[in-house]
Amino acid sequence: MAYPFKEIEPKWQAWWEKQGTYHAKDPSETGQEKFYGLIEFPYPSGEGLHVGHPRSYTAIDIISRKRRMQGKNVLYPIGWDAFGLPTENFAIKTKQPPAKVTAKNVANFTRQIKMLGLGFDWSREINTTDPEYYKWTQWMFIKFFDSWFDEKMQKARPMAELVVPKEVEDRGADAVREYRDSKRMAFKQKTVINWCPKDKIGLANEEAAGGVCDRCGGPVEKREKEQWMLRITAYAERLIKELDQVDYLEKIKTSQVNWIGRSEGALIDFVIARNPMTKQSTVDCHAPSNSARNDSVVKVFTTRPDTLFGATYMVLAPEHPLVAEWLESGAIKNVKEVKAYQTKANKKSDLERQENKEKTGVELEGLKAINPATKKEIPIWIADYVLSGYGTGAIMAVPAHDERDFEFAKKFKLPIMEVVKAPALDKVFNADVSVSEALQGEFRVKADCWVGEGIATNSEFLDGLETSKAIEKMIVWLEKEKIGEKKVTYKLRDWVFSRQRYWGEPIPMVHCDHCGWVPIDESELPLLLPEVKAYEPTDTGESPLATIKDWVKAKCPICKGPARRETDTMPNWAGSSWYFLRYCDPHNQDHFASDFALKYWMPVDLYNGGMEHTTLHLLYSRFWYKVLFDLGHIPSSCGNEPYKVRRSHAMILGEGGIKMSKSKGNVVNPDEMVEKFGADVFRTYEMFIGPYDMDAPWSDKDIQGVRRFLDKVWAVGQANLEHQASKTDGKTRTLSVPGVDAEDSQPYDLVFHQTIKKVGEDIDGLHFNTAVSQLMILTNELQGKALRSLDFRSYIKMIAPFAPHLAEELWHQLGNENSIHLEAWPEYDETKLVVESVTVAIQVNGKLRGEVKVKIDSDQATVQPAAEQEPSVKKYLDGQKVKKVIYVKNKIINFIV
RNA sequence: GGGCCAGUGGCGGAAUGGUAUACGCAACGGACUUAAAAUCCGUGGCCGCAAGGCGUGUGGGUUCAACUCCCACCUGGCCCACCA
Repeated sequence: MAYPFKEIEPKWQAWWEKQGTYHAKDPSETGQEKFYGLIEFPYPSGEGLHVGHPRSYTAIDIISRKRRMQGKNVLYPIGWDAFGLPTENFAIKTKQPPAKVTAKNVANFTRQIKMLGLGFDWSREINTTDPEYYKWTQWMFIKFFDSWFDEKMQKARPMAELVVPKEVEDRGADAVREYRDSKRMAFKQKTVINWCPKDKIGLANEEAAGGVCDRCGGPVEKREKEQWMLRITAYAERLIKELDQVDYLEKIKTSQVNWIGRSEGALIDFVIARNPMTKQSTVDCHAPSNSARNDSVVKVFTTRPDTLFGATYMVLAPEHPLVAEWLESGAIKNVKEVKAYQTKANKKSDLERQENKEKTGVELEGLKAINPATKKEIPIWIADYVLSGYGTGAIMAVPAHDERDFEFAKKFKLPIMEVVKAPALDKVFNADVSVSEALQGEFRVKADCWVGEGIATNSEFLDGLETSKAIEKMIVWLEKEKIGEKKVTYKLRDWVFSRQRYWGEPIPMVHCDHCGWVPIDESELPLLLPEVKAYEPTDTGESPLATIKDWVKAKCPICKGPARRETDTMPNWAGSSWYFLRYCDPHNQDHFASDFALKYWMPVDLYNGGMEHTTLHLLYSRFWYKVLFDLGHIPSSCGNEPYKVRRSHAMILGEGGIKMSKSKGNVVNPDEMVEKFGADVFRTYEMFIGPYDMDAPWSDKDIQGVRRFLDKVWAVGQANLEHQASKTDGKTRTLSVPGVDAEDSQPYDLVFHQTIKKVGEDIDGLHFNTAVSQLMILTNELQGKALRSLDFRSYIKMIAPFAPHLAEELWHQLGNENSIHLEAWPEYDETKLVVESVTVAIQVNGKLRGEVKVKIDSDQATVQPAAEQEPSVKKYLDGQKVKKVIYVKNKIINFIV
């Protein structure tokens, strides 16, 4: 009997909407506990819904439905992350306003999501491009601008609480402003940015990973630009440490930690000598420290300060500010060569750097650095294998102990000194002998000699624990001598927050010649995104907003003098960094959400999203939340992490296991699937397709199996409805099964209660595929059987989260008027799970030889004789001496002969 | 180069250290039908007539017992990548 989804599904979708079945209850009107389930709100692209979207939406829908049936007040909201490039690019191409494109896409997505019967609370729908929404994004930006990071307290605090040091104050108003600006959580900085020449847009490091534009896939260049930045690096430590408080998949935590990239080491000062005494860095252990010649210091970061003795040269990133300084002061002799190299390195995209890892570099002639441990003069080079953005942008090169340095040294014939014999280092420090003494004594340093390839990584010194001990001692020594200090660095960089594009939130700042950057008055929010004639980005690197003269012209909120609006917009990540807060109280006019609502709903109980967002969105939104939390905009009872649990879904691949793509022509359209099979089959199939956290290929054949399954459920439902009716009207129906007495135990009882147990546990554990298979097993068992009326109700309830329309229909046919989705989730009866007998497997020497049916919980004394008598076993035991018998109750008995 | 994950029938996939292959797909045999589709019943790891043997990527190890735990490796996928 086929399940008539075409009539049934639209009917109930309309009814749920009218009834508000899935609306979260106002916390002031209920004493219920809350459950906040969240999926990453979609970007409404022109492509429409991908079959991958419903996989996670349905999964969290199922959990939300179960929680609701378990008595929770459920918040399962939906909205649109609608600012951003694809829409803007499409708008440019088709010459339409992006807002219009967005509205169209949202309408299409809404239609598609609604046809799937997902239990979203549409009364809380939000849209990041809605001024009522981005008003608060802008408001939050102002809060970022108006706060600073207190290192001691490890938290953001309002600007008003920043104490300006006396000596700064003495230097006047400009100095104070500069000081304050240097501390802000949102600040403007000239940075080398990743520039995509095709999209004409600055990209965050995260969006330019691999030297390739995240948007268009083209190569990325470097450009210098003043950009708004958010000081996420200040939170690096907390973003790692506070992961302790949350339940994320371990791999998610790992990738966050790796992305932040914490490393411990030391900052070491290298004094720079001009007019060096020696051309060659030959051994000169007692080079006089003539401070008159030493006019600057280069700080390097290293994780291996213990190898300092082996530092035979130094390398700066080509962009290192000191290089420019030295060029200007004439300290560098080979100016032409150095400048040429700088230009070349600057033009090179990250992609080219990656493809060609051949080391290049130029020595800075006329300068030497002094190795603070050996006191020897060492050459200074610039090379693009040193990155300006990490550490100090300068390294001490230890070719004997670092592969990259080794390669470089080999190529440019630089000295390689191996630091050997860790025990000697112990002696040096314990005996308190001077370093130069150590050099001549046990501490052997091979100077100016070539060592064979491979030795760099095979040194005894690198083995075992000695390294970490040596590092510790070295740092103690550096700090004592005041030439270095312990230092922690991170790969994480500050968040580039400006985009030179149209379709984003305007940054609510104006620039005044007198007062500098000033936020607009909060009463002027939202600062509306004005309409422009052309959305194309300009070649000058300015946003199209810059072309609207009237809009750019503004008044300084402080001095009322003429000012100029910021014309850059915010990145796509802005709106998605806090949307889960707005869901708590989406219609609030006075605040982004009331404390009352936040206290009730936050934190999110279950957040699901793709692995592709674990390093960007997840990190950004945790950071954003922490800043708001620190500033007191989120009640402290919510805790300082926004998401209690984070899980990830995997992809649905095309048939054959390759990624779906238009070019491959293997894209499955949800519209067609729902048209053909209905929403319930589609949902249930996506849950059955495989383990939730693993990629799984779509199969047009397999979905048929799920259709058959729901047809069977429908048939069981219809048969039992007739049976229930016959009890009332006394007519004989198609069922040949006798009436069911509520007191009698039924042949289906065991499987039935096993199913209640397993389905419940599997939903909670996100094992949807095995939950569906268990429902299949039960449904097969129930073929042609009449159920107790209570069991029939429980059966429909178990189906309800997976196939909500079908279940609702059966429920109403049964004479109920309320929604099944508001009914209580069934509970299993422990006593019904007890079986009387079990089959015990019999092994001889670990090989399966037979089985025997025995009463449950039989002891060895009962089972062993029975097992020995089994004919299939007996022949293996006859004439053998049984050495040992292992018996595992209700499972197995193993004879060792 | 680094990190993470996976490898089980023809296919998607099940298995708290205890009878490997549940559930589904495809296949095959049968029923129903004028016929097909749909539906229903049945069969099924591999070799072998059988007894039996062999089987969860490969090789070791721990154990009475390993898909499961440990070590080494192979293959595939994803992410990151000159991060000092």
